[in-house]
Amino acid sequence: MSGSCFAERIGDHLDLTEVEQKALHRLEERERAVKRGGVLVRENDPASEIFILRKGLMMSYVLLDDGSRQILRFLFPGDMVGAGGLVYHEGPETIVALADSVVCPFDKAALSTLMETHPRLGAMILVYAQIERVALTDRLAALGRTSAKARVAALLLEMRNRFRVMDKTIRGEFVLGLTQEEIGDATGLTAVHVNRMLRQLEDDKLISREGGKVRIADEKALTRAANYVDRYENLDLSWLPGAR
Amino acid sequence: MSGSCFAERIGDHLDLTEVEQKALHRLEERERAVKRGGVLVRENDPASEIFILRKGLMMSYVLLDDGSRQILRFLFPGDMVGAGGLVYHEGPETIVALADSVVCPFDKAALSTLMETHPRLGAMILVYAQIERVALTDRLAALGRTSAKARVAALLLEMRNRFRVMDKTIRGEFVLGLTQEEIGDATGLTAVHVNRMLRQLEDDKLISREGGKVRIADEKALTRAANYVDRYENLDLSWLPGAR
DNA sequence: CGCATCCTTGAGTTGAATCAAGGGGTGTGG
DNA sequence: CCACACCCCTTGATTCAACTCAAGGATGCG
Repeated sequence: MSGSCFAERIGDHLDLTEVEQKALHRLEERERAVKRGGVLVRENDPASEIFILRKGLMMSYVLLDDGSRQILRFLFPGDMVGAGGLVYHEGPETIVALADSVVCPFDKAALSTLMETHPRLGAMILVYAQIERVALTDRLAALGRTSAKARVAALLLEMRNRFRVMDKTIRGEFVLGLTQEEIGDATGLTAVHVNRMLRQLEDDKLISREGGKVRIADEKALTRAANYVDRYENLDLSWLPGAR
Repeated sequence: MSGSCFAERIGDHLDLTEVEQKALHRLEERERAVKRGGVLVRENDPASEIFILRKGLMMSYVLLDDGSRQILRFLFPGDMVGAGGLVYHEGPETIVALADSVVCPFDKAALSTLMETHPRLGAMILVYAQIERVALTDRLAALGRTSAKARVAALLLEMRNRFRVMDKTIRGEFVLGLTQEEIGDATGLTAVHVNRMLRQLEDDKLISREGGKVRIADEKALTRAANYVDRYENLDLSWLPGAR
């Protein structure tokens, strides 16, 4: 087992030196368990820590005045969690566990030190921030300009792809692990309408469902319906500084 | 006149050393003019350069299959432009000038060097990436969960605040400089409906309009209607590494 | 077994889109 | 210097995608 989840993630793209590995390991010295449903950071609470998600599944969301919820992002092992809090005194979003999870907390100063001593790792953190930014713009375009069906289709594809990073054996079929209400809050729809869209996708033979499992039956057609691009692919990292 | 627009922006938060100023100046050695309507980067074209916007106003957007457009962001002097292209071979979004503009292009390697030699500046670039990320999540929540009126109100407030960073004299009244179609493409609405929402805001005495100028008549009420937070305020930068 | 949570489907409503028509300003070429 | 074209704004009428409300059904848990 590797010392660092984040190192493993970065390692997909880069050959890390031993010193770098050790530096990343230091970010994950401490561990904290979060039970399913547990809150890691609450919106508008002081945010002095950042986390690496080591195990489990989490999500971040904001609540609006009228009580409605917008899910911003689902978080997978190796993701940096709560980075929004990096630049503010209070966390801009709530982070909760969707499954029993383990996170590694570290404080802002540790990140600062890392960037000072390992510019290449600092650059990689910037890279991930950009990937997430672009993924967010994709979702923005989806909410602003695409149909309910397309948004649900895109969510299914994204979740499948992100699960697959951890478990290479996943192909068409996977456990989504979200309620239809959660899908709705992520896609800007109501739970009822999500249900209808799933049914439509099923009737159109793009997916099939049974017992909590979703199977992507016609990936080409689904991708076309979804307008989906995997932003974790085809990176250009040729410009990164050398290792230190 | 300062040597660097970006340095000026950062200087609002930080006392830059002379070496740092010089390093930032180097990013803006070259200049390129872009006429109103001119395209700086086209989606899916090779993206080897990044830019600092020095003068003018630009926007970034994506086009969907059905020809509809989602405006992702408006860009103001001092903003880093095209950073999405940093991590991909092709630009993920199109960038065009809304007014005659001047940008300073530099390549990815220059950013890499900057991060290596000036970790604090690298950290500031990460800070701005995070600010934009959080601002994007605000807009995501707006598109997913708020009414047309709230979205238009939020856009007006955001544009006013960002113009004000450059021109401190701006208070309630300012030139928006966007067509209603552009407002619609930014907020996920049609131009027709944007028009109706502007009229409503006017009828409700939250704003007034004449001759291309918008006046925010009741800022409190507009902010309440918009659910808007200025993400460029109240930063926590206490954790930044020391200058080099 | 009983309660809670989630899923499903139907019926009716509504916020925003679409379709349509006209008005005002501006730039340009005859 | 006028006339035409173009672009943008405005408003009304109609349509439609997604929401709300409502009622059951399935599943799982204490």
